Amino acid sequence: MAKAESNKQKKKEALYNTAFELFTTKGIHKTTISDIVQKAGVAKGTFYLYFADKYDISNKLVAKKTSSLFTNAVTAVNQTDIENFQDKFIFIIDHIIDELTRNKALLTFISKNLGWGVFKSALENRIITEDVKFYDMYLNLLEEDDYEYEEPEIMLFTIIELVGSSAYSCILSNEPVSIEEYKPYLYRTIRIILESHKIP
Amino acid sequence: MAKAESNKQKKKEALYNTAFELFTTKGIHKTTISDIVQKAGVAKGTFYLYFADKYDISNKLVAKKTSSLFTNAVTAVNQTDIENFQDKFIFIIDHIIDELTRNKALLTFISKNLGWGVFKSALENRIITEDVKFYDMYLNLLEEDDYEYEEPEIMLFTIIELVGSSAYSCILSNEPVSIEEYKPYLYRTIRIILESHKIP
Amino acid sequence: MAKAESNKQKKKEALYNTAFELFTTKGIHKTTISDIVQKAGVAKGTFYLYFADKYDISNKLVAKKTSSLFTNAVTAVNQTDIENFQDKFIFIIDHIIDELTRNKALLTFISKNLGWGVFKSALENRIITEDVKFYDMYLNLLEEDDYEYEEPEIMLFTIIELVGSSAYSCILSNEPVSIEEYKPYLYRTIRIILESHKIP
Amino acid sequence: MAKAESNKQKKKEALYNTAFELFTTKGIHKTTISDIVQKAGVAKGTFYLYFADKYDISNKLVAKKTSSLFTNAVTAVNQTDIENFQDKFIFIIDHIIDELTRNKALLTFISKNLGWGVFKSALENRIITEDVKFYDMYLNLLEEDDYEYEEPEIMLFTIIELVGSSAYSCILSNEPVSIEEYKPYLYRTIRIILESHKIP
DNA sequence: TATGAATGAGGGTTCATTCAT
DNA sequence: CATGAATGAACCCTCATTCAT
Repeated sequence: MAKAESNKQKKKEALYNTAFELFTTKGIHKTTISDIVQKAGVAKGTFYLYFADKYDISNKLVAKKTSSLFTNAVTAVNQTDIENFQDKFIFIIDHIIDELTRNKALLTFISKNLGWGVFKSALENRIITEDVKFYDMYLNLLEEDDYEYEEPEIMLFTIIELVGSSAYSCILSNEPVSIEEYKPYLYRTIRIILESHKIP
Repeated sequence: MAKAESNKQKKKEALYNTAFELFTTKGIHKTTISDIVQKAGVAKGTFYLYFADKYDISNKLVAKKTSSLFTNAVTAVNQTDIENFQDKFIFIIDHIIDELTRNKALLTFISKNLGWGVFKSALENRIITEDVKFYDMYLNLLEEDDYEYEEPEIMLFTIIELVGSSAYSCILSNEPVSIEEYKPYLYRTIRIILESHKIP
Repeated sequence: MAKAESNKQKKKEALYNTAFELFTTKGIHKTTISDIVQKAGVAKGTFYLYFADKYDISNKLVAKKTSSLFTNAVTAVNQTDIENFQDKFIFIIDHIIDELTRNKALLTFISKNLGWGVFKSALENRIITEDVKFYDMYLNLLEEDDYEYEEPEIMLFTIIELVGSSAYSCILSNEPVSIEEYKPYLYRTIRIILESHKIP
Repeated sequence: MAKAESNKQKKKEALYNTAFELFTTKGIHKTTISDIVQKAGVAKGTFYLYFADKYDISNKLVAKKTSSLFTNAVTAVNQTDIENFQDKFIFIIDHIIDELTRNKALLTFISKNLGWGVFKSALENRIITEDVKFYDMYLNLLEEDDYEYEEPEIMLFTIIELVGSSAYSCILSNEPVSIEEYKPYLYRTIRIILESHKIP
């Protein structure tokens, strides 16, 4: 029956939300399953109906959150009339950085997971039910551009690692400068990296 | 008495070594204090004579290991007759990457701690008893160069974050390519970042 | 409606069969009700429609299995033309031992329950719907014999305990010898016990 | 230091005694580790200092108790001036039965473990620090006798299984008769079993 | 009848920390 | 200084049982 099914989803969602909140405030290791279920208002056993353990729900959360981060950015860029490849690319990066700046808990949580590993799996698997394949989209954008680029994967890797790592520091600790102050340098660096991969 | 003192140091050193070995093999959270003291051959109580808890010894280990990583690189570059700033800079990066490639456990351990936070404290405090101040040295090198650079701190930050993050992925998982394959691209990118900060 | 009734019986039978299989493979204490219902393909609640708990179904299974063990043996002896009391008695014992040898899981399950307690209740109640009363049959056989025996109950008790206990060890662990090797000694011992109870 | 050592043994002994008491009153499965440590007056962790789990302490208890059961019987027979093999044998059986009759909890606990498995290991290993090897002693007694016996191991096995199994029923449930009533029949049966193994 | 999601008490186990020796 | 037995709070996880559908 639909009622039971929706109730089921409601509990699962409550567990997701509570776990995310606790993981981002207390940290994963200091968060206990008892904490989660108590705050979510369900019984302990219910947790184990849906998740194997604390790390299971954590991994699923990272996947969910990262997926929507990228999906939102792509959706946004498609609603603009930006034509140029480099501009689109910078727009997506900027969109993600802004979302992480507004949502520091999210940044802390997926933190350095926003590295190549997660990105790679995001571009190969359709996370959850999202249907955007980022890497495909990235390659399409490249092809549409007037220029050719050598080693597109290495180029993307270099930029993703640079952005992920530096944004973490600037957003969370304003070190060495705030993210707003850093952005001009970051985007300039990204552009010259892109340029350096152009095949003349 | 010197003998007692050395015996004391021996136990402390045994704890450091064992903790490092266990942290890098089992991970910090799965390593217990019982594990450490048992493998180190000292009593449980002895651990608490030297360290407050597991995280205390872990932090001290990160500082120790990171410090010698940089010290070794600087010592090595000073034994060469490289004159040029950019070449010295690349040499230091290369030296650190090679050491981390040989010692993957060390890389895993200090892993993403090799970000700006640790680096910053390394350039402001003399870690342990090491007397090289990296940032001072970096500024000196810059001044000796024929060119002037805008925002030296942001420039350094950008490069350190890029190197730390990408080396982690290439060395530990060969993704997207091995570190040896990646080096040419990495060093080319570093050079253009340096160039882009040059004041004409 | 007959169909509903048979469906009901089918579920109950599925629970019996699955429980027996799990009890004999994993042991009673490591078998959970979840295990049983899952493997039987019925819902958790359904279990409680037919049985009070795990021990209820276990007891009913022991009774069922023991009952058919004896019933089969008696049916078999009646199909032979053995006339003599002692020979009939040995035949029944032998038949039971052979069935337990072929079906070690059954032996493990009813194991030492095949002692006087279960036997006694088997001879006083008609287990389930079986209509053979073993003790009555035993007494009838005795009366038909040419000799009289003192204390028939103690005699039967002694033999049942000896057989149950020694067969368990020989069949399941071949200790101190296999059941086939032990049989000659066992049957010789049974015969002299019978002889020793004869009233001259 | 001796003080700490004796304190250690005191806690271990308290755990043994409490566990035995609870196992024999509530049964093993209904006894929890919490029950044991609470009644023994030690902390939960202390239990795990000495035993792996509930079944570990249970097995060690069975071994301890069974060992002293046999040791006591042998000690007692050696203090008599009984010469004859069969009489010594019956005396030992009788001594054990009497001890189990006085200590029904012990009988329940080691219950059907008093079968060949335990007995066999008792005759091959010196349980704990007891130095009587029952099987050796049994063989010695046999040799001292005026007669020779075929298959001494099977003979012993037959008797041990018969005694263990029937005594359990008679002592604990007086079924089919009390142990005192049963003894004459039991000992008569034992004697004819012994006789039947004599080589003429 | 039949279901199976939800429950939550309570089990086993771990381990950082203490302190008498 | 060094020890390591003892502690016990706190954790994870199980699973028999219920009850709304």
